[in-house]
Amino acid sequence: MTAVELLRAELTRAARELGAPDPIEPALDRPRDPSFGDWTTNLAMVLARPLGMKPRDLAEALIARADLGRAGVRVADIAGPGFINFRLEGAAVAGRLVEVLRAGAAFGTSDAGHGTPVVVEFVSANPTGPLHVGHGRQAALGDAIASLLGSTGWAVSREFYYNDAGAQIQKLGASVQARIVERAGGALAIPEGGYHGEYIAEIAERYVAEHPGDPAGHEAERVREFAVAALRVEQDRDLQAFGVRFDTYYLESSLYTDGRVDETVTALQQAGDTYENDGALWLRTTAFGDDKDRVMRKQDGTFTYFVPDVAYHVTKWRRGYTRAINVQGSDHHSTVTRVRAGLQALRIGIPEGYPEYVLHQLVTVVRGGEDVKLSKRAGSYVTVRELVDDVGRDAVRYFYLMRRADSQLSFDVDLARTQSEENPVYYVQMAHARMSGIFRVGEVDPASVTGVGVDFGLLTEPDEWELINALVDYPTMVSAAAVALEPHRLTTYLHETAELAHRWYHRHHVLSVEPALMAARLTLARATQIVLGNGLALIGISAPERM
RNA sequence: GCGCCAGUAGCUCAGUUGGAUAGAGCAACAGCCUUCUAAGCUGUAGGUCGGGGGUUCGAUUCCCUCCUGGCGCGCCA
Repeated sequence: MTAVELLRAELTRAARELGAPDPIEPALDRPRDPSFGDWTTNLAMVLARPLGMKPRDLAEALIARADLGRAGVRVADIAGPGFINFRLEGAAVAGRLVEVLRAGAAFGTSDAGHGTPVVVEFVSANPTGPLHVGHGRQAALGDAIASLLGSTGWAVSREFYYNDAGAQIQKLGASVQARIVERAGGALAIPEGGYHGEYIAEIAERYVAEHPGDPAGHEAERVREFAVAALRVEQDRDLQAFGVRFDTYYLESSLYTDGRVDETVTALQQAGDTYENDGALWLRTTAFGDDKDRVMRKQDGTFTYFVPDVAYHVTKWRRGYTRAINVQGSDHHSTVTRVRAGLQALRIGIPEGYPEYVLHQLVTVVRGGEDVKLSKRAGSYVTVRELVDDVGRDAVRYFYLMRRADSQLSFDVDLARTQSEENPVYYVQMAHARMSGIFRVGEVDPASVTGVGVDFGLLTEPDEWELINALVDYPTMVSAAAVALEPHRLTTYLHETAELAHRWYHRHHVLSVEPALMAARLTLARATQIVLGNGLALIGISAPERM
């Protein structure tokens, strides 16, 4: 048992002896100010009312009854309105570095998920244009969430859903066709709601070059397929540049060709919550929390987009994913209720909260002090590729993950470019590089540092204790971030820990001190290197040995 | 009008599920390189946590209400 666990047990026993009603679960937190101690509890304040005592008196009684020495507590004192602060023995704090060294790359992982299959769907852009900065945020978020789940014991699959069917694709084809005709000297208007971007003209040019038999673009279907294929290739390149890989790609068109859309409609009709009205087929989604019923099959006989959406999520369930997470822009949030309602209406045992959603607020791009309009159809946007080329993959990823998903993100391209050298990501990477530098200069193999035979009592500097506490808290932070599906906790943690590492590095030397202390500090340098490296790897950012 | 998400330092944003004197980066100002990388460290300044009520030992955090901004509210995706 670690010191914290022993401490919690002792406090529980003491509280029970004082007559506190079960359940007693003393909260042990890190104090806001590290000088207060290693751990703090508000137990005396929580129990003051039920026990009819003043918080500070109760705190004294708790301290007197608990066997704090057994938990490695050196000092316990009462502060403020009734906090009890604990300072542990040096060896109890620093000795935990051994856990980090022993686990190495596995430090911070757990089996909380018990190998349960979970599918994380993200990006899922229509193949109607290159990936823009909003997709970039999804790519960073989705990939990091998948990594978090993977490192906490879930069997994760990253999935990309291509909306390669429907009206938007028709318009894409027609748009390209219009450009082809234009090149041939004719005139054909780009359809209402079509695509005007430069890339449309480029695709038209390539089509003509590769299809000499159809210089005027008469073969509409072939043009459309060519455009979709071309854009998928482009999107794949963008994702590759960003370092994101998917395990599976699911095509919306396949839902039609293999009959799953029809099956789903039939199943919904049989389940009983559908009705016909005005020549359309409706689903009674209001029975499942929606504010109005939704059309499934339009008057013209085609399906609304939400039908294949439901069919698609049925496949996730059927493929064994008892948990599904969708990362989407908040502009799609109206689909949440609808898709869930459709799945519930099938009555096939899918849980109510299936799938889970991580909705992120939109990304605005600022360039030259002004907002850049992100409109695919007007042909003006900033792509992920541009961003990555400008400031680098690591920086882009880090920037995307610095903020909570549900806070708006304004990406100042100029700032990201000009300040690339003072980018926060370099701060974290530099801390890792500095730890690596110690081993390089000292000609010590990091892998040889095991902590065996080290006198951890020699690590007595407050700077060292703060750093050690941060390092051993890493697994707790990862677990919490995974449960909350909040990768931004990682960047926050990494920055804080890097700050402690820089300070320690600056104030205390490792290689120029007596051998016993050097051995102890090498374990700290090694543990820091491991934790920063593991954290960066988790969010897909490199951890350089030198910079 | 209804729903979702936000409002914290000049700017961009954190705030460990209700705790102590609210933090970081950038921007501003003042210092620190003969020692493992100055892509670093130290210090100063900067706040009615959108406003107002409520819940309790205690609220940036929970509840109510108003204000402001973003996004939704199609037989578009």
